[in-house]
Amino acid sequence: MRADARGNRERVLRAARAAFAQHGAQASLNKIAQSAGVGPGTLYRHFPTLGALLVAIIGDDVAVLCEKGRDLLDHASPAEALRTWLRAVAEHATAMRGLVAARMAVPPAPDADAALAACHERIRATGAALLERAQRNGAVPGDIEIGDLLTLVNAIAWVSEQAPCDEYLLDRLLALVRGMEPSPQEEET
Amino acid sequence: MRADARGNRERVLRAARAAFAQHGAQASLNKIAQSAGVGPGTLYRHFPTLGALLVAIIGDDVAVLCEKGRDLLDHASPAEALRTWLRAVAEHATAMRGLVAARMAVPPAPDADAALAACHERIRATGAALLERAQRNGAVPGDIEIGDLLTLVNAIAWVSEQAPCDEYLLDRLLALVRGMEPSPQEEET
DNA sequence: CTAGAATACGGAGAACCTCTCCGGATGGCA
DNA sequence: TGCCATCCGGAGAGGTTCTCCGTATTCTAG
Repeated sequence: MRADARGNRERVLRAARAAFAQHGAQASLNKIAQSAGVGPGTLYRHFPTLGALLVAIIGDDVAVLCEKGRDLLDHASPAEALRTWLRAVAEHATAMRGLVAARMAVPPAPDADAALAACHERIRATGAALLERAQRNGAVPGDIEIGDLLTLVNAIAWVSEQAPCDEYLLDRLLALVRGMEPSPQEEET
Repeated sequence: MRADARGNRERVLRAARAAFAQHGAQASLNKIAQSAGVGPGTLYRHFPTLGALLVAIIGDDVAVLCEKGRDLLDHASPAEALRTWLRAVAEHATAMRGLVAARMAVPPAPDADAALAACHERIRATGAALLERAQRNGAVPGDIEIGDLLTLVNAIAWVSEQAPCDEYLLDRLLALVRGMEPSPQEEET
């Protein structure tokens, strides 16, 4: 890859991250290209699909979430560690204002699928470790499956974005999930 | 309202229902108008906003769901009645392929807001009756609030649409909600 | 340092979308 | 039947996504 190409790719990614954070996933790709100082053709050459762009952006965040998950494996309370991590996942999804939702909604994304699947798998592995620990501890029912749990958390994050005026909605909805209710001592204090 | 206007309104609604069922909420309004045999201007005169069109379509379904909810108030098991009804709500949302999601996502919808709020209120009242009965019965935790529960069910319905290949996802996600786990006798049979 | 080949850029433009506007057709009423 | 309020339809403005290809730039080899 030529040096100028790499530079343009970086600039597009920076512009896209800013635009998505501001306007959500329906930010105009044209304007992203414009604010990155490149032509539309350049943007589409680097990222043929909205999905490809999203995955490229999300990749970094996934690494952060996985590291946070590894740290939480040492937490004293397995159940609270799981809850904390899932909340971080939801918050990340919310911070990107529909990015995660769009990532799941984009149907074709033919060439981005491999990278997207890798993201999913890394998140899943991290969550599986946390969930298993909490289940061994008996704090979370054993019939819960990590894939479904993550899907549900994504759904909660998505719907929480729709009502940005209600800032506690995310926590209330997370508390409605089996195994995610706040522990008794937290409730009483 | 003139007779031809009424007729056109009906035809637009029919075409819109078909288009939404097929392409989801991102169906082209232009093509809806075209397939209804009217010009774009006519469509926008009757329904100034995507939200207005959605609410007009959803209105009927809300009535059906409310009636179903009233019937379920006589069900022997309050918990199962609530579960059944919430599943019907989710299935209705799913059948409309993103319609309900779009209804929540459309931000302005200035004149449709009254009708939309009425829909929400009717659903909420029906759900509140079912939930309260189940809570008095002790089958569902008392701290659950009907508004949050419906929001969560909508989120689950939305995310289930994203993975149409997994037909059991909806049920698995619903089972992850507190108070919605299948009753023991169902599990063991 | 230079010349040639490979590579990447960028903007014009096609095809689509939403939404508006207004001249003209049409239904209902006297 | 004739008139007027009402409603229709489509042209068009302004936005979007995505493509194509002549041109400019970078790298490499001599």
